[in-house]
Amino acid sequence: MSTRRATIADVAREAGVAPSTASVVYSGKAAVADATRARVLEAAARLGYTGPDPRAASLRRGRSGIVGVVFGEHLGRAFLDPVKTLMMDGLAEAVAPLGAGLLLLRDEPAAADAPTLTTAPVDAAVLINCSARLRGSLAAARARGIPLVVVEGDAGEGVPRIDLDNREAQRQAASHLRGLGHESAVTVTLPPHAGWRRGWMSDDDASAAFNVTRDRLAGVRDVYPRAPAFAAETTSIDEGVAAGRVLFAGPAARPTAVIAQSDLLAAGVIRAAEEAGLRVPADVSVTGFDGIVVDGLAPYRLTTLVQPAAEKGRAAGVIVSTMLEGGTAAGILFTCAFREGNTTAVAPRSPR
Amino acid sequence: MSTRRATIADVAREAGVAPSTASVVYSGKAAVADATRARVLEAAARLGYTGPDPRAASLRRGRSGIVGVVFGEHLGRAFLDPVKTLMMDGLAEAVAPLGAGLLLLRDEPAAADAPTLTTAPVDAAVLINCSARLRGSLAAARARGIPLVVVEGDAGEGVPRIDLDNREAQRQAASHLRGLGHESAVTVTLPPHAGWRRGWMSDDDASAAFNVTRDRLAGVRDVYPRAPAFAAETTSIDEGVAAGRVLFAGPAARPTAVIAQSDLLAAGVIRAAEEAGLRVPADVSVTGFDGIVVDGLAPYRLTTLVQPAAEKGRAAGVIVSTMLEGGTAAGILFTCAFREGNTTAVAPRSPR
DNA sequence: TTGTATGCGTTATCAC
DNA sequence: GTGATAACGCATACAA
Repeated sequence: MSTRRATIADVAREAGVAPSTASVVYSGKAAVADATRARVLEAAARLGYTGPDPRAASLRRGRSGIVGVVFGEHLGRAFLDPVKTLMMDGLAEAVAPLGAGLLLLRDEPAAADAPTLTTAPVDAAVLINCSARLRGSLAAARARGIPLVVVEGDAGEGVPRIDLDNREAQRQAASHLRGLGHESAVTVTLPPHAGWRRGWMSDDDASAAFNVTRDRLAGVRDVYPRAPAFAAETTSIDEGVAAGRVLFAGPAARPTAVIAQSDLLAAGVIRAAEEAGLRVPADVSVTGFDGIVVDGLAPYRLTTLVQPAAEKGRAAGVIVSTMLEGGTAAGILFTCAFREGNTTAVAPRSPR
Repeated sequence: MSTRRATIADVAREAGVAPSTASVVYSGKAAVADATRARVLEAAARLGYTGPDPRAASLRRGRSGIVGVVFGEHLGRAFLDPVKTLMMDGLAEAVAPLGAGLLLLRDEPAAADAPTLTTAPVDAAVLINCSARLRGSLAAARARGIPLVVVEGDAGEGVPRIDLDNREAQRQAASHLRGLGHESAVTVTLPPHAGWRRGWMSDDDASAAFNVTRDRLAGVRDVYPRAPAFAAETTSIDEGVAAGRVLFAGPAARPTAVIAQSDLLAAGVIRAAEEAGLRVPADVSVTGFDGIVVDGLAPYRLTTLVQPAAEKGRAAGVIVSTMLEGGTAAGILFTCAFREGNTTAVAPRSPR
């Protein structure tokens, strides 16, 4: 082994061709005679050259082939949410033809020297659920001309958004319950803001909440203006159980209808209801949100709003691709589909 | 806006300092007079310069600050497994001080031009559950001097491995059951290989299996040499339910002890048992593997083997860090801890 | 503490 | 089809 790693220039010299020719052998950007190609490849093998250095290539090309994904929460937590996972799937798929991989970034770097939107070699970035915290690096990224897309959040003017008709969709679920004769309902929501501790939400909390939480709550209140809102700490079955236990604690005021802001929460509420000796949907109706497959919930099929999670990711990928090619792209508003399952039914005759 | 983005050279000129000085202002690698710093920063602001270009910096430094994570399976699926999620957590934490982000890579590029170990600007890579498929790019990565670590898999000589004492650990669970008087047991395993369809495993399947599947099965058979093995398609509660339904189908030969290779599968088996009218642990004992919190399984606490999932990720991160600093690192063998819950009990008197 | 001079390894451009 | 050349934008060794 030589003292220094072989470069494409070494290979070209060894093969007796110009560097540009050797480069083309690897990039395929132009036609090369078979004999020439063979000579180059042989020389490379002799020198132990394994292809162009991605770092140098990306400097020269002005592209790294990397799309940053910025999460507004702990990575481990984000991946526990099937909706996010599905989105990542769609996103990965959409940016693949672009030759891009996904770089995981947080909006609040743990370590001082952790990579950020501005220090990582990303061609574009997708912001998920991100908070106001990163407005600074956002501005820098935009000044630098890095295409940005935000999924369910607000990154300010000029950043395309992928959104959901949360309010309207949630209103459908509420209307469905109303149509079944439920005169009141309780809603179990996603956290209103970072660091929230499980509990009942005040009106102040409600107005300051994350977009998603706030909009879905508004949808409920369009139908049930006085619906109490219990906010969970995160989206999980266990959180749903915890919330459900509170709702079903006093036999006095047990709700007959519970509107959960996620399928996981709904699944937990159902379990808590069973625990309290209530039958679903005979005694209490429960709706979810997301339309994911809840592992282990069978034989229940949730009445829920099916959101196009993978589509959202795919759309984000398509938008950054378009922008990278110099096009401009508007945001997209996705629509949820109401799906009736077997967790909602006509309200019991005598309100409990 | 000028026709061309400002570079650090432009900033230096505008500020009336040398490029190296401007560079130092951003890197902090040397002391700079406050007045000088201020001049540089002002000039930068005037020119709309937002900091060094990461691509150029990484070429010059020879480091990109990116660690590749290569999965042997569909990304969406990988993240559905809490163990993987925890590992990613630990890994992210361990590479953060290194100033590195995680780049998600697949071992079987979907698109022809999807990024790979060899085309992505990674400083190092962690391979998770990867298959033989990528031996080619592995060789290239090693030739190029990219530090590699493999978690629960085999990447050939010279690649440090993070492993688990799967066989010994699983043997403990089996011994525990044997000690409780269970004379036979059935095991529900992880898939023996990619693309496996749910079903009973033959001895041929068993020997050709993934390391993890094979070793845990061996642990069971150390205690119950004739234990039948039913292999799931993936690790999830629903798969566990499906497997459990098969096990508990014929009232004739119902097992009194089921050894599942993951907590999720165990949770499903328990649910299937309840469905079949069996009580856990009175009628049937069930053990899991992983020691994760199974969302929604309460009030059961699984008897299981607790594996240090986050530790494994952290160790992988530490090893690549060490190797990046020129050190050499050996692999690590982690140990699982047996934890008794309330899903195992003395075998019922009359075998069913 | 600041400045000077190089080169990191490629690839785009254009002429041949 | 192939070759010569010039950037890409920066960080570092070393001198001042």
